[in-house]
Amino acid sequence: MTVYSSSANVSERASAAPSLAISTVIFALRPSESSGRPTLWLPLVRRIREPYKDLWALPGGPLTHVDSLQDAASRNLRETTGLTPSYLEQLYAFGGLHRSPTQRVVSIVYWALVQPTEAALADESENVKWFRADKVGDLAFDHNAIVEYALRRLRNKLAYGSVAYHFLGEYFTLAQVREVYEAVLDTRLDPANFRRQLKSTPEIEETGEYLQGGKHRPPRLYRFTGRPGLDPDNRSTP
Amino acid sequence: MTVYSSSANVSERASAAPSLAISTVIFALRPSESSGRPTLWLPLVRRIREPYKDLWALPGGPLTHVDSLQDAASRNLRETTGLTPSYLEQLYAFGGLHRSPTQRVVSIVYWALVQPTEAALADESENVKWFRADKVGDLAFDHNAIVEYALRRLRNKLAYGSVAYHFLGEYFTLAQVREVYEAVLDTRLDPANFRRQLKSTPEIEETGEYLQGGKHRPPRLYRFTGRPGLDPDNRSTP
DNA sequence: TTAGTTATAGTCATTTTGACTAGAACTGAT
DNA sequence: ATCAGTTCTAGTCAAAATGACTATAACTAA
Repeated sequence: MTVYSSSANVSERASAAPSLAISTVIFALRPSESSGRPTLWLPLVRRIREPYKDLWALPGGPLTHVDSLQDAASRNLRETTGLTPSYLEQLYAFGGLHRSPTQRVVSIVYWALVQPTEAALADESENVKWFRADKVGDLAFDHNAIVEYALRRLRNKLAYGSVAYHFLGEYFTLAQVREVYEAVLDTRLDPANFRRQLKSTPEIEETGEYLQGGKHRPPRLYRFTGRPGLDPDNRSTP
Repeated sequence: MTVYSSSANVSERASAAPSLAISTVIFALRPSESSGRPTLWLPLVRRIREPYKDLWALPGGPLTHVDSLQDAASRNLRETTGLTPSYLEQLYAFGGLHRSPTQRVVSIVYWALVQPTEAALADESENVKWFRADKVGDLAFDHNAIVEYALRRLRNKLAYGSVAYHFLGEYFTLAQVREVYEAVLDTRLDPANFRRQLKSTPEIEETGEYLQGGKHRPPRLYRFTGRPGLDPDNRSTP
């Protein structure tokens, strides 16, 4: 906590640096209650103090002096939700003057992907709850805008980059990859054409194994080889 | 400036919030000395104090409490270089622990494009100088990494987005657009094929006018209609 | 054994891309 | 006035990518 000397006058105080916070938008796929198909969800935490007391908000906290930005995001993620992300990337720094009614706050926001297995055993409690990404309701601060932007970024990254695999485990079927695309982009894709595209990308490796236990013809399992990394300080699996 | 009371002990001091700074990577096209073809340049400022005294660095300064992040970038840009950008977008927040030897600094970095007319009449002095983007030498802090990342982002945005036109004036020829691509991506493109692509994008509008005064057949002038805007707080022409 | 379902390969027409040709329209030199 | 040089611009053609679709393989459940 910053401590001002008693001689600090008003103007010195007013020009003090804005406080810095870290928040994270965490995405995971979970089966929809209705259709059972995977859909996009994110965890939110309930605010237990003013401002915006009792409203839902993105997990976050102040930046501690011992952590780099990414470490801070990673730590905060773990401490508030118990999750370990398979992907973590900086989203944007939000620094509008009136984001918080009480003080000037600059939030550096990260976005993360977690695998369904992780997401399934995530802490859910009175104050931590998962919401469908398209139905989060009214959030605290400017967090609705942040979630919206994170969704845009996720969709964009999915269409170009190689981020889809971080929703899945090490081995996956091509149909599972297609389901990720369908859930995130909210479209239906032709299975045959989609599979042709994936098979032409060199980073997807055929394994000799097949997914057993399904109701129909057992699909072949694949593996993703290749790193995402575009960020300047990306360590890809934080 | 933050003032600490004499009673602030070491741990309080150590946990004080990191200071926040704004920097900008400014790109412009200028004719190469050798070939005369446009190439990518950026202005740097000489540091007049420690650390890294006398080394070149990105223009920047502390975040003042009256400005939003983008306003701060815009203001700083103008005050240090005299430039008015045609495009300004947040690049990344750099917050490694040891970016500055003297204190913990989090820098929110923007990148900007300015038109050649602007760049030509930019202040250049003892302490402000333009460098070729691929030959900046050793810069202060982690600014080499930042410039590199900004270049990556510019190239990426150019390949997909609609950012090329911000290097040019309101009216331009298709060959000029091609020269932007060639300069930034450092390749040669087939004029006929490139032109076919541009003509198939609806945001490029044919005007009735032609660029006169050239040495050869006068090319038709075009106009770009359509806004870039992907950023959450983008005001596109700041 | 059969019906149902998903996995997977392949076909075919359309669109997009890359390499290239050729005429149009200007300037500057002869 | 003519011609050489250059860029602008439209067009051709084969190769590659895409979208819609068909057909067969391989499993489960009844």
